[in-house]
Amino acid sequence: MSRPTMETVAERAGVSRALVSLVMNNSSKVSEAKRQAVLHAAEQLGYRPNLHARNLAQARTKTLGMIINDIHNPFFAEVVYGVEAAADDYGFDVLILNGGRDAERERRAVETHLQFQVEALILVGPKLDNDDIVRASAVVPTVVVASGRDNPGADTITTDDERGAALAVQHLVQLGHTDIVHIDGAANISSRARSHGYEKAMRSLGLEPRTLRGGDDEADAEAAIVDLAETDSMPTAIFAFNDLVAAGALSTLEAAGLRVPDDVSVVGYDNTFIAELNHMSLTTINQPRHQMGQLAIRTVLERIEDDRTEPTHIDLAPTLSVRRSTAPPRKA
Amino acid sequence: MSRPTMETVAERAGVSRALVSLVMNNSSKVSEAKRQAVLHAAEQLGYRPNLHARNLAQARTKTLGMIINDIHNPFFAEVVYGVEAAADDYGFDVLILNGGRDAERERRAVETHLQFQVEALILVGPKLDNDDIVRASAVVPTVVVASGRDNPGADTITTDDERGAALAVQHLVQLGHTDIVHIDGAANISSRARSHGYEKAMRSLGLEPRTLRGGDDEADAEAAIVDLAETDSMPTAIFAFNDLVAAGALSTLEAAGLRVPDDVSVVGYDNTFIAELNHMSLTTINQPRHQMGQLAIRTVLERIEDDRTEPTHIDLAPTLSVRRSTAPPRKA
DNA sequence: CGATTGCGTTAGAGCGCTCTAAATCTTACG
DNA sequence: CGTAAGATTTAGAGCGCTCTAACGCAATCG
Repeated sequence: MSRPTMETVAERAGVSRALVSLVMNNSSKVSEAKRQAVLHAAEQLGYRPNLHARNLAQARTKTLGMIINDIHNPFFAEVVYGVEAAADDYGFDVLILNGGRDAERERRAVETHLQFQVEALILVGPKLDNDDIVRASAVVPTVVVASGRDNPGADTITTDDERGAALAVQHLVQLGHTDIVHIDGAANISSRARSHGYEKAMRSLGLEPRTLRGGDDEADAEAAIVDLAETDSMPTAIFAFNDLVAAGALSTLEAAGLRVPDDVSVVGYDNTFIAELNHMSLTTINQPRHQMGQLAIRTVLERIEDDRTEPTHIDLAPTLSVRRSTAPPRKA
Repeated sequence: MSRPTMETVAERAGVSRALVSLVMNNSSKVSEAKRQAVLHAAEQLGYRPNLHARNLAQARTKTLGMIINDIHNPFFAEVVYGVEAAADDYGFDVLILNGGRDAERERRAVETHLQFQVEALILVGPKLDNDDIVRASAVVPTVVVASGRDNPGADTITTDDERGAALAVQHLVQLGHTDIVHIDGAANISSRARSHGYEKAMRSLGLEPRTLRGGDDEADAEAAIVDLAETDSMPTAIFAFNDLVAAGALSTLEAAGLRVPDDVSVVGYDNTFIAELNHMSLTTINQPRHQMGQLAIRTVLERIEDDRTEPTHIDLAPTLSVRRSTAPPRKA
């Protein structure tokens, strides 16, 4: 037997369908007696409003669509928590779709969300290219979190990667390091800004930058470290693209018989919980992920509710988290 | 201006609304000419079918609702990948809601999913109690992944935690250990089975079990280790409730001046990517997460499509992943 | 006491789509 | 050339809900 509808409830409570609708929406103009009757009937029948019907009947859905680059990556999870908390405050439901590190999948996810008539799109670290994002934001308000600061159509919430990299360099220099190598993020979207920040900071301090190719994973650090070891050009400090690359560096250094931080200091990026693990204890650059999620919601709601139209770009300040993977260089 | 509807497309293409519907559903009984005309009109207008309208008109939604305990936990992420891959094969959309480690939030998430008329519920490591789950499965087919093997109403996909614990013990004993301590998962849902498996395995090998209270987080291991150190009763091996607890144990042991695996061997559980990090290199028990996700979908589809009614319980075999945190005990 | 006000309630249209049944158009055949 | 069979196309009802406009009724007022 199929699920009860408003009609069923109305019949049982001896009122009209419209009245049931009013009760379900907590209308104030319903007599207490009828309200109780309806509530009781609904309870008995196990009635549950059909959101599709509601969304069809109403102009709006009060639903937001979020797509995250990769559920696997703990970095994004915290953004999600921020988004959910804020959305909850404003009474919006958030539907999550997993991008799975794949642009094509993300494209399909956007399509699915649009078909669900979401009122806005929140893209967390998207793999989509600018054109895709522009196209999406032409249909529905769109905010991009954690990448693509220069996107034309969409709002963006980012942190200043250049500044983050500079913080890492400054920290190391203050400890006394002068020979600092950067292992970059290869094709990764934030890689350019971080490398650039590193190089700029080094030069401004009169030091010579050295950037090696890395990636976004611990496996990607190995080649770079091995190369440094073999060419006998090991620096006293390494600034890695992110915490995973840093973790990879840690392992490979250890395998090469070098101790961290005694022989080499290592700095990561993202302040994921891996960096926090006591056993890793990685000095790293923190991004206020929770706050970024919240800002994403606020930004996008400004478009929905106050129909703002010019794009907003919020760029937050990263901070340094010092742990035990960095120390002054050993006296030569 | 509001979004184009089928009506709009029909007008533009000079056909009826019904014909547009047929084209959108790839019906074979549409002439090629009209199909092209419709497709072209849709393209031009940027038409996108309204899923709410479709779901309302059709009996079914082809949508599944998944609730994950905590997006933050990498263990669940892989289950999600399995679920998504399988759902995709069968043409189902999967909506993800985050439980956020909170039973109340999960309860609301179930409600949201039901209102969205999902055809089935996939609960990954739920915090809900049995009653909630029974209640949900009375409304819609429900499968529980990774916990609650004994749930009456729902289908379950689990791994044999008792056996997993036994694998850990056997591995350690084979290496020559006899003094093996277990740090448990406290109130955690799988804790009982793992502890029980540990104790049974120990006894069957003629060894005395020693279980200490742990938790589900790295912080929770500390007290136990400190206690062992202070009472001068440090074993030669430790079997932890999960990888995070094991990671905590690693740190605390190190802080106490003990080396792993030279002084103490450590075994974790779950084979999360933390265990894989070279720097951690944790021997651990693997659960086939991806497969569990796939089985969840298959199981639940049997109910939807072949309307099976008796509950299914699938219990998979865990396996041992040996890494560098275990070694023979130092000769006394 | 009839008219006015306002609260609580309801009828009925409409949201965008699918689906059944019926209409229309082709094509083929006697 | 008429017609049956088959291939396409369409009208129209209905999915469960919201929303506007109108209705009934009791309280209020001159």
